[in-house]
Amino acid sequence: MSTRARSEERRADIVRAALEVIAERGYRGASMAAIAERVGLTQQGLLHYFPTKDALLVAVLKERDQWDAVPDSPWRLDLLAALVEYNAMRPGIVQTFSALLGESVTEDHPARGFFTERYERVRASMTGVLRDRYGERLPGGLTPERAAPLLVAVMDGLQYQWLLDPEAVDMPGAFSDFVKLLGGAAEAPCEQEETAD
Amino acid sequence: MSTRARSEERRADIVRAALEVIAERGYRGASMAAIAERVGLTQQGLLHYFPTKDALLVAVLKERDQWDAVPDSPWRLDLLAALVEYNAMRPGIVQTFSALLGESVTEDHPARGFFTERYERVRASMTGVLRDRYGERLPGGLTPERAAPLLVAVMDGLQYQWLLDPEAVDMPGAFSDFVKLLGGAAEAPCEQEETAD
DNA sequence: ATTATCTATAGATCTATAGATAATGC
DNA sequence: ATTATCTATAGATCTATAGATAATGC
Repeated sequence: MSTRARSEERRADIVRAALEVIAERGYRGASMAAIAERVGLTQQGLLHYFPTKDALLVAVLKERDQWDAVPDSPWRLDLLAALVEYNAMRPGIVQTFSALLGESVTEDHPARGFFTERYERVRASMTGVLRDRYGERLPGGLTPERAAPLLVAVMDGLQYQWLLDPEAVDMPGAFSDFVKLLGGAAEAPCEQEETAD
Repeated sequence: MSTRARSEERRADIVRAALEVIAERGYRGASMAAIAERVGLTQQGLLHYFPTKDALLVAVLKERDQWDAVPDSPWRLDLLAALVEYNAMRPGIVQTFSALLGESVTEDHPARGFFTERYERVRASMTGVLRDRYGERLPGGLTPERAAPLLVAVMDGLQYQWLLDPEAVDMPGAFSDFVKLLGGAAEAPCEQEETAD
């Protein structure tokens, strides 16, 4: 194998290790030494591949296919639900994402710009998904533009509840409840459904 | 003024300063020295009031009225919406909360237990609010138990989007959209609302 | 006496630089 | 030559302890 290829592999290993350590300790709490140790290097050996900690974070964030798992162009609502189910099987990556998102709202955090832009992009993408499916007005009455931030908020918010207590929260089930809600009432939509109040 | 009262005041000042610094840097990134400086003490002076960093975090978390702003027993849905509006006026406290929540999902984080318990409590509380309002079945078709985690997820998720880009996200508006969604479709619920697809 | 603070400092980390040494690939 | 690593180490921090000093309150 060429040195080039070997080097690329090493870098990929390091990024993987960084994802793990960030999941465990957050970015600020993740030391270069801990990441290095996980790939069997000294801290200085790691710096050969990523000359600063921020450079490593940039590489981690660029693996953003990780976050979204599927190319974000041709999404449909049912594929979104499938993504949430998939995420429920990989708590590690969800934890890395959630820890970074949480830190990113603090001042001068190196991932802040990344997340700000990502959310703008994701909201636009979700708006498109909803418009493709429902046109200019969802059955529940919202426009795609107004529903999109809610869709994103539900995904993120459920992740925190689920990470803190996986037994207590059925993340995919709850997400699918929400999608049904957007698509008009669940079972008995417009029958007389009187509830004692 | 008694020494006792003066001391209590000092402690309150320190907790306030800690809230600020945590908002700026997260808990792991918040140094005792930075918090001390903000109240005009040396780091060692601060340790006189809170002998360890964790002891200070405990005091911060105990100010939980801060997080919820209103006693959580007799909430109604419209008061929840008011709380979200109120939060939109105090980004600092929202940022402290969101930063701590994000960190708390990492391993061995000292706030993890606090948040796990808090969410259990808040979901139960929201379930009660929804049941009081709608009985066993919401207009959208969900039971209170299934709607509660969604309600909480929307609040938290919107906070992250809003903190990252306040201009781009109308947090109270989006939350109220969601509440309307739960309470049955917005304007034209069951008319024939055909959309070109 | 107790409370509030400070200086001094130990002992861990942490990031990053400097420079040596060995192996790899033209 | 370039690439991959290592040892040594500088220079910042960080939490926490020890112990001095001044002020406060019985």
